[in-house]
Amino acid sequence: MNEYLFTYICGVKVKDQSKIEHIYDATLKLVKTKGLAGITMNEIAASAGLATGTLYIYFDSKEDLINALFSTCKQASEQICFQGYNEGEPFKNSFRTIWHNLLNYRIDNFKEAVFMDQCCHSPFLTETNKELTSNILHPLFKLFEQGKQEGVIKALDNFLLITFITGSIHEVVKYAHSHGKKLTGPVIEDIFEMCWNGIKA
Amino acid sequence: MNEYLFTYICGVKVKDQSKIEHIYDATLKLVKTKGLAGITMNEIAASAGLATGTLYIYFDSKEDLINALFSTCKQASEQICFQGYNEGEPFKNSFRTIWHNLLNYRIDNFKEAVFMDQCCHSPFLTETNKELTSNILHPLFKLFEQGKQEGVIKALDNFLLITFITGSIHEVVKYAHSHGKKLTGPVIEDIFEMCWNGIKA
Amino acid sequence: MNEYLFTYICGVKVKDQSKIEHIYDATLKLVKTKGLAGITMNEIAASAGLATGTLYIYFDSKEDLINALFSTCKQASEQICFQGYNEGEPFKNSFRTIWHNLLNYRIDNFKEAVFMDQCCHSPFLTETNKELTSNILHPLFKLFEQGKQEGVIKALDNFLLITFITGSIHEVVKYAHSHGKKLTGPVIEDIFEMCWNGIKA
Amino acid sequence: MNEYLFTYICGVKVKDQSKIEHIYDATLKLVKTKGLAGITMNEIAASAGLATGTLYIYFDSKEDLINALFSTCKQASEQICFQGYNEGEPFKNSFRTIWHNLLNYRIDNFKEAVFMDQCCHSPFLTETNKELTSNILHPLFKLFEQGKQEGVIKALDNFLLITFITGSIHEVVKYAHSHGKKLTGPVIEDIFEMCWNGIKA
DNA sequence: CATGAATGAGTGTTCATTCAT
DNA sequence: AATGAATGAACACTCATTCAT
Repeated sequence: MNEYLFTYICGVKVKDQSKIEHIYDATLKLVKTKGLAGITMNEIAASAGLATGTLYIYFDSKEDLINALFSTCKQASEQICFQGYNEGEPFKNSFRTIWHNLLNYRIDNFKEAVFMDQCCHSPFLTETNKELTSNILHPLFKLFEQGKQEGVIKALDNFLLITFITGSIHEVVKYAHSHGKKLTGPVIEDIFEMCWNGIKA
Repeated sequence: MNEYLFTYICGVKVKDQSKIEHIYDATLKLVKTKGLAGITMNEIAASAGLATGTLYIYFDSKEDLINALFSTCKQASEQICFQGYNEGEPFKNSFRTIWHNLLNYRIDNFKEAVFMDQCCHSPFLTETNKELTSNILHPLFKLFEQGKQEGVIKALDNFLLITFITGSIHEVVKYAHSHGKKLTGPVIEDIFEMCWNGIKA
Repeated sequence: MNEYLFTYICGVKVKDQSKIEHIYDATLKLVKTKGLAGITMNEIAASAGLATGTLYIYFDSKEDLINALFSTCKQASEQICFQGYNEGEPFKNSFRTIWHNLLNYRIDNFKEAVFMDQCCHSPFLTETNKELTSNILHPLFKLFEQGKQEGVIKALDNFLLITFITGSIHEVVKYAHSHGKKLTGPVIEDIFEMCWNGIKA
Repeated sequence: MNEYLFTYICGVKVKDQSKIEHIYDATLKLVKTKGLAGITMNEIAASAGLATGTLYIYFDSKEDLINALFSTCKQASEQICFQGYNEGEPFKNSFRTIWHNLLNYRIDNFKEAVFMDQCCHSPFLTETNKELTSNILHPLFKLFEQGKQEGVIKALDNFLLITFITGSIHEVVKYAHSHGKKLTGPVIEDIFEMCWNGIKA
């Protein structure tokens, strides 16, 4: 069992998926450090342990690379967001599950979060990709409708409820990260309480 | 008292404050549209109605311009934040005042907000300027301590309370802006209620 | 009287037409030596005594530079072609004038001729510019019609007559140039005789 | 006699002549379309139905490939030029034969002609190969000497006579090709007459 | 002070060539 | 021999910065 099993299949050379991961990792690490404005393709290649030209085997351009990474991150975050969520359950159960997913994604994937935030006002992101952003909110809309029907949360516009929740999560994690604070279980429970009290009927 | 007092001193023409405003405006407009990654000194000059070289009379470098603008924005936002705030008042009064200041600043100075957000992960911003960010929080810390002593808010770490509040404000305004929603008085009151319920004891 | 009269007019800086000439000269010289396939923008700039970036003040791209030069050459060659030509004269007089113009243009502007030949099968030349080529032939068509009406030349398709003439001129000059042969007056008269005998009735 | 005689010798696979033909064909087709300046080794390989690396089994470098193809084309054109030519015959017979050979080669092998023309001012062609060009002219020189001794053609320098003939042939075919005109028997006879009248005593 | 053409180091990208399989 | 992903030098082009006027 060696790595060549993945590089050569039936004697035919094959593009290397692990290289894409390396490129993504390198990009995320660099964007976190220097910002989207400060990264070069040369740096990404070097940081991924590749030659400059190799980048262009996997991505047509810098724009292409950034959009592909953005799309990958968005989809991953969306998937994680709804992990363990079952439509049938009472609102607060579901809300708690998803709330923790949102928080944990931001904690565990801070680099991704920074990258996605930076992308939103960048000249690189395509319109298609910018629209992707709102898809994630659709299922959340449905959940909050349920909550309102159950009468457990305030009868406010979904966008208010959702941005209230996500905004506070994002900011807390950002602050904790940049000030080296660790978010422990009890602290997380405190934050959840604030969010819940904010929206509950 | 006219502007020429500033333009000519002892018959010698000096730097023109109105040009700096034009440069700042042009920069903010461009950053909002194309992101910090996408702007050039030529574009800024053209958009400000100046020659490229003129920019360098007012700012030593691109980095210098961005840092000066960041600093200006930060100070303005800080000042606005505490408008109408008197230390002697009960917590909720003060909180309401400052909360509305924070929200209104974000609404009225959306370009500035986008610019400052973008700066935080950019290769341009100096360490000194990055630290500036936390200064604004100091008086807020004091206010929240007062609230806790009054027993009207939760006895949580200030950073949790503050980021909870600012995060939700930022996100709501961002969303409203990008989706063309207007935040009217009653809606603003709803958001305030969520924030207040989130932190109140 | 110094060069600055041309660089600054009424205190306003002005793009320098002489730089364009230098760029054109450098390009023609390099294309003659190394072929259109072998030239770089860096080389052109260096050979024109300019920085790389300066090239892009005058031309948007390599393609743009080549097309502008092609168009300039084509127009110059066309103008020279009909120098001293008056429509009223008998065919042979006019033909002799134009024939010598065509030959002399090729001799005096060999670099231009090589450049234009190379352009015709290049990925750089725009369709518009490729069409330019045939414009030069229009007035020649008219002249050959006159010759046929006078009954002094063969009643053949104009394209046969014209390509016969230009083809032989081009090839003779090319050969003379590449083999270091000088085309003197008597030799030129011999070539003219061959051309004339070829087409005369 | 089958191709495998060439493909396997003593059980060892050797270079495949048919691949070389495919490479040559692909190169000629691409040069005609995009010019010598616009082709890449990747494109040639793809167009020849090969992997990039395979090209380098048959040719050491791009320069090598182009020179080998140039040499092949030159030799083929030379051979075709003298097809059916017997030294003993009277000049005009021989001239007519060779003239038609030259014309037909250009018509039937237009891609080759374009390629060779492009090569002459390219950075790829070696000096040796550039000299090859003149070899073809040697037997022609001899023929024109014969014509002058017979007194049927003008007593001019051979280079004038030859370039006059080849130049007009090349240009006519080029024009016919690029304007989609077909050169039929009678038209060809007209062109021959022009050439003959041009050089005849 | 104001100008904007000029600069050249530095970008994104290409492509001839190599090499492990 | 054949493959095609990998390489990195070299390319077209950009842009922060300078400087003569």
